[in-house]
Amino acid sequence: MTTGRVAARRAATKDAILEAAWEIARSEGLGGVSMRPLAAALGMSAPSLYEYFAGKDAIYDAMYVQGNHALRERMQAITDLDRMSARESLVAGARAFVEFCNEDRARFQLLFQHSIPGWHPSEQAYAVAIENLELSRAHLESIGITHTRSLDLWTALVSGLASQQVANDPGGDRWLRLVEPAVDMFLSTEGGTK
Amino acid sequence: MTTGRVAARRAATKDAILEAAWEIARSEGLGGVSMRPLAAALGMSAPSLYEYFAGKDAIYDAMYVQGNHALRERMQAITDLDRMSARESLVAGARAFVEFCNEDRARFQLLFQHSIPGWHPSEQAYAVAIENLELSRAHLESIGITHTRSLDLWTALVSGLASQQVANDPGGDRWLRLVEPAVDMFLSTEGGTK
DNA sequence: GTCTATACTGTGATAGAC
DNA sequence: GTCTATCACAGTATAGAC
Repeated sequence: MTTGRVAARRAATKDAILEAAWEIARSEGLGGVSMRPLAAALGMSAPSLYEYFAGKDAIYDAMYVQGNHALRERMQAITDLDRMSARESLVAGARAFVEFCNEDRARFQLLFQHSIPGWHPSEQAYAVAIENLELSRAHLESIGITHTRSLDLWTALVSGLASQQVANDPGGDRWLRLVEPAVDMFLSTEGGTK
Repeated sequence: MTTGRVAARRAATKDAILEAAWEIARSEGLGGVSMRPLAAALGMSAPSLYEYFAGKDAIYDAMYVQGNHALRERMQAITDLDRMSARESLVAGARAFVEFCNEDRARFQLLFQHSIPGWHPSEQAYAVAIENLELSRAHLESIGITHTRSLDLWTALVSGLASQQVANDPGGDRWLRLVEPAVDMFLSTEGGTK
């Protein structure tokens, strides 16, 4: 990697494009990102965007990676997990996840609902999402929950809370408040110890 | 309502359009429904579609209503609910729902993920969905679960199972098999009786 | 009433001049 | 690298034949 002045400038422009794309996605909807207005927001012409991204799908792909990186940072920020009880760490993790989803509907749709017709994350982009999933698997393992069935039930429960929250009370806390009861319910049958 | 021969023919054509639209949605994806190929599949020209539907959104709207009607019929078909225990009826209801979602990804996306950019169900169409929700609320009420919190937790749990199943193991049973454990988990803290 | 023909606008993407 | 011009396709509107 040379990372000279040219490459740095190029990376800065790519970041600016993605930032503008997020802004449009939040105000117009995820599917409302179109190349010409996106370019106009940056004072450039639409074809110039293709100098930085191979196409619209590549832009979604980069946004997908950014979103997953943001999620990882958020989840890692609450990792005083070692000093917490199993229940406390599950509550903290689930709450952080639901809050993350609830902050930005467009981001939630891109990351978890694959809401763009015909678009799928590339293999490398998807790998970042898998890493995140692996982190939460490791978290559950650390508190003694290792069975695939238990992990699947946990992901269903947490993703269900998040999707209901985002879809039916965006920005509110109607399902966010259910994180604690949900964790207690989950632990009551998983027999969580520690 | 006259419902003469003309009106009947008209209704039959509308049904044919919707059927063709479902077929395209299942093979090309929900967002892959476009007017010209849709018309071609029926041996007509694209503008002719506008004789039957105000536009593409109106077609999605009618599909949304059809999907919700299908869901209602499915859920009502298993309503020997009175003769079941609370646990049995919850298992039957949740299993029927997850199976329904798992049968047709395009239908699931249309009904529950609002996956079409810029499209929202009309008020009348949404009312049909609300009726379905009301049916399951009544079901839970009949077995003594009345609190909003409990209902919200139930919808999160069941919709989470369905979305994980559809997204990560479409057509399979990885999360479908978790319906029974999920119901037991739910009842263990709701203290379901009867 | 229902169709075909045509055209307008917006989309993602490309070619080639500078 | 960035532009203008352009293409193929989308949804949609209108005109008018039958």
